[in-house]
Amino acid sequence: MELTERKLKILQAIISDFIASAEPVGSRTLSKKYGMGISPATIRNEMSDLEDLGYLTHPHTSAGRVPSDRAYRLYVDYLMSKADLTEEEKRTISEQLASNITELDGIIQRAANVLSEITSLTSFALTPKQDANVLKYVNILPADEETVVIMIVAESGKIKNAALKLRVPYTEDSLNLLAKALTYNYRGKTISDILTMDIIRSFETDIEAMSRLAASIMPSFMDTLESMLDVNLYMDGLTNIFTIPEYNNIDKARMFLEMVQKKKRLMEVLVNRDDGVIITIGNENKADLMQDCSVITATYHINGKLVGKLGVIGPTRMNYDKVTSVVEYMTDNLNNVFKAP
Amino acid sequence: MELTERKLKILQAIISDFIASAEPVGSRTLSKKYGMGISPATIRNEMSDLEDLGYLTHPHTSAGRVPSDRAYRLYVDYLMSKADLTEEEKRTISEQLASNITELDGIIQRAANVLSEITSLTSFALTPKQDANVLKYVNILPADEETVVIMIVAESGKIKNAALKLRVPYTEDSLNLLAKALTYNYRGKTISDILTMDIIRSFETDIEAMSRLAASIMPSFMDTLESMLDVNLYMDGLTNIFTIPEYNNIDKARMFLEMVQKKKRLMEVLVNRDDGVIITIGNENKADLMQDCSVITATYHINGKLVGKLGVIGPTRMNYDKVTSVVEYMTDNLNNVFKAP
DNA sequence: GTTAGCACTCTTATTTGACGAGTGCTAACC
DNA sequence: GGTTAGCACTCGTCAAATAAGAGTGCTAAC
Repeated sequence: MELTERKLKILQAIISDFIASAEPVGSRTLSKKYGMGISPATIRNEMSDLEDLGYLTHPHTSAGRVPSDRAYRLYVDYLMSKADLTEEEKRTISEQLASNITELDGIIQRAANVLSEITSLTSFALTPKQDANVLKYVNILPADEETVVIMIVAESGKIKNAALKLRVPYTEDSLNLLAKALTYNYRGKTISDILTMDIIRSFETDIEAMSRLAASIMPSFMDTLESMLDVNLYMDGLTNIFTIPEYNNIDKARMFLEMVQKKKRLMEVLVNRDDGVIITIGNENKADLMQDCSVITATYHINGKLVGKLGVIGPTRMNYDKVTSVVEYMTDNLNNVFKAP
Repeated sequence: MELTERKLKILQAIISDFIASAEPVGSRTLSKKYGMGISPATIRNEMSDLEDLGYLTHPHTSAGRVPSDRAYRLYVDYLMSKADLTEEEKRTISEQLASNITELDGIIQRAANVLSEITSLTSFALTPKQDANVLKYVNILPADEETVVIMIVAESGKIKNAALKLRVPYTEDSLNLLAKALTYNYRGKTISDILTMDIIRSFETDIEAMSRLAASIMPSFMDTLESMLDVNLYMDGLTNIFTIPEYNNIDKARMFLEMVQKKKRLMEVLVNRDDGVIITIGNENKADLMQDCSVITATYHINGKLVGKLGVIGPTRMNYDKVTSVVEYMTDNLNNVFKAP
């Protein structure tokens, strides 16, 4: 059986209607609403064919038809047209993302916020993976008699520090020396690379006199270094799922919320998605709990390099065209905000 | 009418039973379950009295009785006995709070996590208010040709830094001088105090030669200083609300979740509570949305000074004795973890 | 003061029937 | 051969009716 022009037209009408109404759509409504000069009976025959082809399903015998995941896939690949954002939406996005550029995390968090507001879905935004981040220099400063502060600066401008109580005696000079040595040794290397080196050992041999001081500082140094790689996940619009008919029973809502609260698990899923605008629909999602959801993600870049992600998660019945446009528009904006001068 | 011994006993039984079952309790169950050598009819009379006194209410004529907010108040003030924690609970708490002491926020976050696990309620934990925090020293370091890093260290050990792009030329010496001057001027003053001073002006006059450099650095310095006062609110166990019968309809659950998602508002409420273990029940809460909830908070101390809070929020029908014990035990533990050596 | 008995109230669960939406099939139509 | 009208049938939903159960409040007796 073939997917004729008319079948496609009917399928598109069903998908549009279902996305808007969340109700199974019947042959009569279809014929009336989308006056396509064709009787309900004919439409029924076509719908029956579409069901055989796997594009439609049937909640029960006497209900209208509902698009399958496969239908949504066809829709986003071929049928869907790009939705334009309203001027107001564009303005909101630019305004929220513009402001002081100093605080990366703040902007990403706001991005998640705006995204959930505009789409009425649950949104998320990941701060960039910093794998390629290169160490610039290390400072070690005395804070008080027994506390020192380790400060690591990366080429990207990212700065992390940690306070550390020392049990070994030290002088300001020795700290300085150690910091200089660390900087000399690791400047220009990526942080991931440094983490894989056997750093403590190499230090014990290199600077014999200070090995005890180094030994007590290195673990904390490594921790701090590692934390520079951390990716943060911001979410917003969690309670938006209550406005979605699919989730208006308590168990489903609960399942959804419990799923998105498992941030670690979610982060894994998101980090491993390809770059660019990616749409996964229902059973295309590998995670069990996401089989009823669709996820749309897009990537943004910082100085054309470090890559972060943002997107939404919602029911398979979502406004793919609108949401895709919004997500794209937002990443474009972020790319501009973070563009190297 | 007086609150006789017997009335109290009945009231206590009703409260205990209702806390455990969430069902209105009737005279017959009461007489059978809590064999108090007294017939249901007598109990009915007493219950009627208790209702007149405002301790019980009636969902409808032919339902059992339900404790009022007033009854809970009486219960927590006079009737309740302390519940002991199981050994396992104690162990879990110590383990979770012990580990490396370096990261304050991490410990507080874990505290919220453990608290929600043990109580099966929604928990929160506030990092300490840092009002009394005293500035220790300021460092200003060059990061690259046009970027400097401002680093502020407080007596408490808290460290904050900010990167700043400078448009004014500078040397390492001038930065050092400025940092020293700032340290000299403000060391020993509380951060809140410094924030209220007219700091830029005073600098322009004091160190004439560096006024332009100072002028471009001060705003960022102030911002960073201000961010040191920020209190963080961590929450956990949000989805626990779904296990509570009172919230098993979608609208109530939604209202609750929307309330606790308004972090700013919630933070205000929590910050303004008195120190020590505080229990507010139902209508004792000022916030509209909390009229159906009870909130239990306790304060913990760092080095016997800075004060943070943790606690739970749940239905008025909660296990006051158990939750109070847990909250107390946890703050005791935190106090120890953070005790000055 | 305490208790048994009983009528009454109210909620909840279950049943029933009516209704509407929608399908699938058949036969007629163009 | 594709299209359409007609009709029987299915299924879910809603509302009303019914029954059962829990619990109270009152009265009168102990």
